[in-house]
Amino acid sequence: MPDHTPTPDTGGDYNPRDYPAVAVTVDIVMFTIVDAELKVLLIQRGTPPFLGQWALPGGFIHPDEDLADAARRELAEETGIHQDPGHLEQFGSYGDPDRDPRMRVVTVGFWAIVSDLPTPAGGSDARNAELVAVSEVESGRIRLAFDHATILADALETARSKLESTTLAAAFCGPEFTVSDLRKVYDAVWNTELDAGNFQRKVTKSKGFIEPVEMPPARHGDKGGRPASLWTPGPAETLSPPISRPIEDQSPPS
Amino acid sequence: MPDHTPTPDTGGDYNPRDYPAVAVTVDIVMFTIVDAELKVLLIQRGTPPFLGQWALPGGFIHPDEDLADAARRELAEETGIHQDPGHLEQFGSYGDPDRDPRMRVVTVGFWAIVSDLPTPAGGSDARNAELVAVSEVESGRIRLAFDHATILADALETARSKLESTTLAAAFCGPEFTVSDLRKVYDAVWNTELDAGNFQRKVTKSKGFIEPVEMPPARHGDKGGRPASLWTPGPAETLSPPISRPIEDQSPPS
DNA sequence: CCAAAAGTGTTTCCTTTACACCCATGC
DNA sequence: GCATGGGTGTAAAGGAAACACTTTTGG
Repeated sequence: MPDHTPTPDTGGDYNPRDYPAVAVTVDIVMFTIVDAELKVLLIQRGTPPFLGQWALPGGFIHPDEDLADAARRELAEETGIHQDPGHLEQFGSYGDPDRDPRMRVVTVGFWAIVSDLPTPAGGSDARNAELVAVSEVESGRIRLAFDHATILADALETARSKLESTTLAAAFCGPEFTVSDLRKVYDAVWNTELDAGNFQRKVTKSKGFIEPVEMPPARHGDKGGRPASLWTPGPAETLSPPISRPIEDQSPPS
Repeated sequence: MPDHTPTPDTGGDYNPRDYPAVAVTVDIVMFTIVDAELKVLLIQRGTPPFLGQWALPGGFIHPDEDLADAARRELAEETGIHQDPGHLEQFGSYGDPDRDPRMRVVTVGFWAIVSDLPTPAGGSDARNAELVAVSEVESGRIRLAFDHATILADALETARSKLESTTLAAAFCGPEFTVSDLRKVYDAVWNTELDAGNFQRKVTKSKGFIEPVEMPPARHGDKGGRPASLWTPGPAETLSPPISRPIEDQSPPS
């Protein structure tokens, strides 16, 4: 593409001075669910600017790696999570000239889903990586560095929307889960309380979403109740018909 | 973000050698509709590699402009279209290390909608910019340079999906249009033949999508028929409920 | 026994779909 | 008149929402 610009063409060879100095980074918005609450992985900055403030994990792309590979690598390097995410996908790029006060940085935002965080990532060698409730950021109680609040908001909307039309909700669960577990994923991401009965039908009738596990219905709840049967993710990636989130209550409180 | 990497922190100052040499470009997928057919604006390359082949318009971002500004500028510079697009939005970034044989280029893909192309962009000072039927590219009859076929395919899927849930279809029409015009937009983008009656109701009952023009119902068709009333785009940006595209016929021909 | 969670049935309502039908124009 | 496209009516089918009800466990 360089020769799309009005600058004279050099015939295939390019001098670095022909194009402006830009750095490209990836930033990762990694979601997981703990205790039926949606969490995002943040790190605490150890250097200025925004020293001490929360930020998304991320970093430079390397010369020979694709964007998604860079995201996977940075996620592992910065948070000590070496488990492969159940899902990793880009959702947008951010290139405001002033978004980083030090230099021109264009960043590509990725969002990821991880289930069953092995080490709860509370510190240890994971340098200050922590799972923070998304509500803490959405409510403004936690401020993020750079334009990371915008990036997180976009990732959230992407994730909420994707749960409607794809089977990605299952990526929040382990390899085996109950329909209740899956419903709690939707409730956590959407801030809803879906009807248990209707959800059961929708999800079990949707072909390829989840498949039954042939097993004695083991899992018991905490406080009694009929034991639920177990399911695993099915082969489908998209949901038709979709599971649509309830329209948000947009009437002002009386 | 630079100090997210394991490299030692330099305290706020950055040497260009600290990060790999990358160029950032934007590529634009500009859609319009001519004679009820979906077209995309392509340029013919005048330099190697891919000399003479079709490609998407695009180019380097400038030091002080946002990504969307760069897309607008490149669209104007490369195609002579100085009209503001009715819509311009990014849909993905592409950073495969080998996507440009000359150097590392990360490109941000934008898609745009333009209505009523003033000069049909057939040549003149617009250097070899042409409107090409999307079907020519989808069918493989036209090959695109670099990974532009992938980029175009992603833009197409984005556009097709956005027509379901947003009011963007109106951006393909002029300031005044008939319901039929709007339906032909959907038919062109989706390769469908929507039921005229049902479409009429859906679209006129959807609040904020289109609004009636108080005017003598002027527009006549070519071959007679009751004259249609005119409408303008309404204030809404999203459609609820959405206009869902029919499920694609996925049965093999007998 | 009761509480609690899993799962099914049922009723009501609304949307979608197909298609018949009328309306208003050019020829 | 006839053809053509604009717009409305209508009936059948399907899905969603609310909620009663049964099942199976823990205590």
